Amino acid sequence: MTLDRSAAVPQADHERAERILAAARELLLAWGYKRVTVDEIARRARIGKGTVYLHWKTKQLLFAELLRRELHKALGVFAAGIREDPAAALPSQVVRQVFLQQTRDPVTRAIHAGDSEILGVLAITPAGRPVIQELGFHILLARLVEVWRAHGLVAVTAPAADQVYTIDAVLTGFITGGIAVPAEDFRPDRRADLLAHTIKAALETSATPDEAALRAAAHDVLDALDAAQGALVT
Amino acid sequence: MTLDRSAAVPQADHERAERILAAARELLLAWGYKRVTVDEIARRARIGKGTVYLHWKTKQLLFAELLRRELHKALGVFAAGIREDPAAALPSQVVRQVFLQQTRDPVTRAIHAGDSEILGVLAITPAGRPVIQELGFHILLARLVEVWRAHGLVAVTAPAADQVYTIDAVLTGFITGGIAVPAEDFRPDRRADLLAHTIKAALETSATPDEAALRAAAHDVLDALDAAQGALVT
DNA sequence: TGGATGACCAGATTCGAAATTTGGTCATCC
DNA sequence: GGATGACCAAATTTCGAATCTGGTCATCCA
Repeated sequence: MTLDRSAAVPQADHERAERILAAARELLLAWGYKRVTVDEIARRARIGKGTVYLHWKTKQLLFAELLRRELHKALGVFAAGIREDPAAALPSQVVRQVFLQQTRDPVTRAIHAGDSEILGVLAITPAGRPVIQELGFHILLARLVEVWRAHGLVAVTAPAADQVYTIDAVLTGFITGGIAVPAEDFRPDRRADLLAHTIKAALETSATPDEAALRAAAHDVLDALDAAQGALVT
Repeated sequence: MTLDRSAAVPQADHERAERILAAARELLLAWGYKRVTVDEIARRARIGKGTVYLHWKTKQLLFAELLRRELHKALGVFAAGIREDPAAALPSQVVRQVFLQQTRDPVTRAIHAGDSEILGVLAITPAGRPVIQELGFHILLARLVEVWRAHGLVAVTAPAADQVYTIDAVLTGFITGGIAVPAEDFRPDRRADLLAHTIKAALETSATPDEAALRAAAHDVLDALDAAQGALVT
């Protein structure tokens, strides 16, 4: 059964890579990038250390793929939500979901916050920029604003660049949590509501979009998410 | 002339304290709290090191007063702006001024951002909270929201606590600068405009306040600023 | 015979004790 | 009697030795 074998080997390879990534993810959250050793990853994946290097050239590249996958997965979740309900494609709702996603998942939160306690050297790219930029978040955001404008969901009176910057700053502020006010007093979904309200008030057009327009917009938003996901595969 | 003397000595004391604080401020910005030595402060103020300890019990207390004074001064600037034009008492305008103030002045920015690179151990109080809380910023903010609501400048449909949190988060986001989008592309006053617009849209009532209401509100805002300043004197 | 492995190596990191620095005091001086 | 700087203990820095770890590759099976 040569066919079985030649098919089985990549299959085994793939499953092994998954095990390695899972072990890496666990250890990343428990110890942070710096303290995680390749040896320990291999031990958890129950393989030899050298085997890790059959999959990735370096420790950094292994974790880079891990981060890309996490973001890829998160984008998939957003897309699913929009497919279920086109209203989730509205700016305020998208931002709301991004916020909640980051509240739930420590890895994506670390990515967006550039948390060097967890990400270590990964927090900043060789070019000296936050990882989140490297992963194309700002490109996606710019594209989304474009789509929203095209479909009349956000006002076109202000420059698109301003709106992109505003969304980014406001989102960052809510994720960081304010500084002067203790943020623990507010549950995540209450904070998410305040964030959504702020984005809606600052950017969205006052007119309620009709069903058809919403569907069309959702379609383009899904395209943008797809494109962003595509840019994340190795 | 015993009168002259007894008046002259505290006068000299006061002037000397100012020299010490000025030297400390310079060094703080140049080197950061940790690297600044009391010896160097004394040298710059052209006095003996022991003399510094005639004014403050410890290095920390010296810098604590410096920070209080900087914030005190900043509040004075805000108040002056409002006295000149009551419209400066509107939420969006106050926040705008706070943002610009922090863009201009590295010390108050460090305070608000909790920049431990500059503030060292001062960034976090013994109780483990950001300095900005210790300095009563959140109390002032809460009071301002109260005033604005009382004068119908912000909607009373939402809870005041939510509004306080929103202002804090948005302001923090703009001061931090977004993460995904390179912030250098925007000049400070453009960012200030975007911030003001966001606050206005998210919180202010749509109706333009009449002159009289604005004056009355400005009066109470000035009172709140005064109270905050009062809380900052030793 | 080719994929898996872990002993191995060089460079990075950590450790720790000695050396230096610095916040704070106080005997001395003007 | 207010100002000072030598002085001290505690904190910090230094730097070489010891340890650790990313990455390699000769060896070993299946």
